[in-house]
Amino acid sequence: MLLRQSQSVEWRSIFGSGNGILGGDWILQLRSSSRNYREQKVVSVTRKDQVYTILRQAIISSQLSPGEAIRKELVASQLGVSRTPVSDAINRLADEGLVEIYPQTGTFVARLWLDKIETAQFVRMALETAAIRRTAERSTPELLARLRQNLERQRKAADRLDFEQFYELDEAMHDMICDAAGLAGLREIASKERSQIDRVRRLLLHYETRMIETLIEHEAIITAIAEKDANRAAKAMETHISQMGKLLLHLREKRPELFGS
Amino acid sequence: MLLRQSQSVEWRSIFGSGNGILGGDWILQLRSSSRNYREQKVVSVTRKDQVYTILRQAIISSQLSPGEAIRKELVASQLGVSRTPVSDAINRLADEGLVEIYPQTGTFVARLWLDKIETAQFVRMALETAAIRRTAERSTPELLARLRQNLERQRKAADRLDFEQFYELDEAMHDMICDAAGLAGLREIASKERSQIDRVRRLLLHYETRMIETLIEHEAIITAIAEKDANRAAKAMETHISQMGKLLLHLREKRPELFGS
DNA sequence: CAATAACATCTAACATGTTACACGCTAACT
DNA sequence: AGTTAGCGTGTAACATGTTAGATGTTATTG
Repeated sequence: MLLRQSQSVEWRSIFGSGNGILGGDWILQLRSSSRNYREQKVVSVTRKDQVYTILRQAIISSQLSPGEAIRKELVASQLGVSRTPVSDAINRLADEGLVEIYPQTGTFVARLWLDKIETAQFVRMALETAAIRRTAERSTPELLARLRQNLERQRKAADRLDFEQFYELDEAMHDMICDAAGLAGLREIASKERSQIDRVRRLLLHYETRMIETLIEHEAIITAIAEKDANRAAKAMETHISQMGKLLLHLREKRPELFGS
Repeated sequence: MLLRQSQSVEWRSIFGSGNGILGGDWILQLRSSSRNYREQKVVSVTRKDQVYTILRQAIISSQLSPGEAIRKELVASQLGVSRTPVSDAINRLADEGLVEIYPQTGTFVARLWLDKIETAQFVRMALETAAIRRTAERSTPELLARLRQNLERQRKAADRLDFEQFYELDEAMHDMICDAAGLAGLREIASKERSQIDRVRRLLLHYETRMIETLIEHEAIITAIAEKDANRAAKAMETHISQMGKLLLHLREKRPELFGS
């Protein structure tokens, strides 16, 4: 791969190093044929959707680091598709705030901007506390059973210090609560607005030492839902979410290079 | 323009009738050159951005009706651009829920779905009540002056039954309150999540007979902000936003064809 | 005559070619 | 030495060609 001599390290893409972070022989599958598309609400999985999913995952999981260049052409060839679906996917990621596109210049994994994270945190707080109120009011035994099962698995994951697993269960729990509010598409909106936060949380995983505290907070949330106490549930959620802020400053000290100006 | 005999009226695009709703001689301007793009946070205005703005405006203002087909190629030729920026703009609108894309079939202005509107209403409520709490706490004389000036203009618009102007001032007021919360990018998020609601409100404009009531509600909101009373401000905003729900059912009776299944 | 298979047609999805322009570099000029 | 103008390069933006598939229609078959 040719690099201009003048390019700073920031410009170099790891897509160029070796066989690439996205792995080897990707052959993206197109959806199989089916009639009556418009009537059934089939979720069409096009190539751009698949590219989007792959890149989003790579960014949130920090396989691609903030500030790193994304070379569309390389991504395209690595995934075995043309530039078009890659561009489409990247446009969507730009809307979501996960990449920064500089016209005629380049595309970069978005750096972390404190002000944007603050906004995302605010939005998350507003949405999830509002959602849990509804959920608490309409909670069912089935929901509680699933929440408690999830909590139990969290406990086990915490016992064996399995950060990744714990993180996934945590996410799943928040999704459950969101879904249980009974509002179509709310989870998708919440999850989209949460992507900035998720990225930070992933980076924090290995500094994370408060799984026990988190477990207790989760327990309080579930108890409040069980008692159908909307106010207490909202309060518990608020307490839980606000913990993030403190950890964030910690990350900024440890890894300043991930942050924007 | 050639139409297949079998095409139902739903499929016919008004882009095909006469010189088109988007008007005559559009020549989309590209941004002029400027150095240091990445440092300054200049908002780049590309063609796809312009197409996006034009189409979004057309949809929200109901120049394009729900369910109507959007013919990319016609839009492209009417705007004097190629299909690419049009596709990009439409993808973005699809993310926003303003158009429905059926793969290999067609693109349509999104119909109104009660469940989606309900979700949008919920999100709007959550975000704007949370935002106004912050705004109330940090309100300044300058903000209050601008809000009161806006309110005064609302009063005048109401006097001369200028619905459009009233609507615009209303929107501007909500934007101001959102901005005053002091969170980067919050207005953009709120405005995006509000687009479904805005569309409904536009359609309701001509059935709207509650400008006086709206004015009173706005007054209550501003008063609460002036007193820096976060709880009362949030309550006033909640009351204000919840009025929408009732009007919505009214619209569904009057114009059922705009709604999805 | 109903069910179904083959076909025609139209459009989004995808591929690829081309252009404009942002940025780094360098050289000229003050 | 600091500033600016011009050039080279690489990328996103844009244009356009091609393909696949969803749907309506028609033909075919029982």
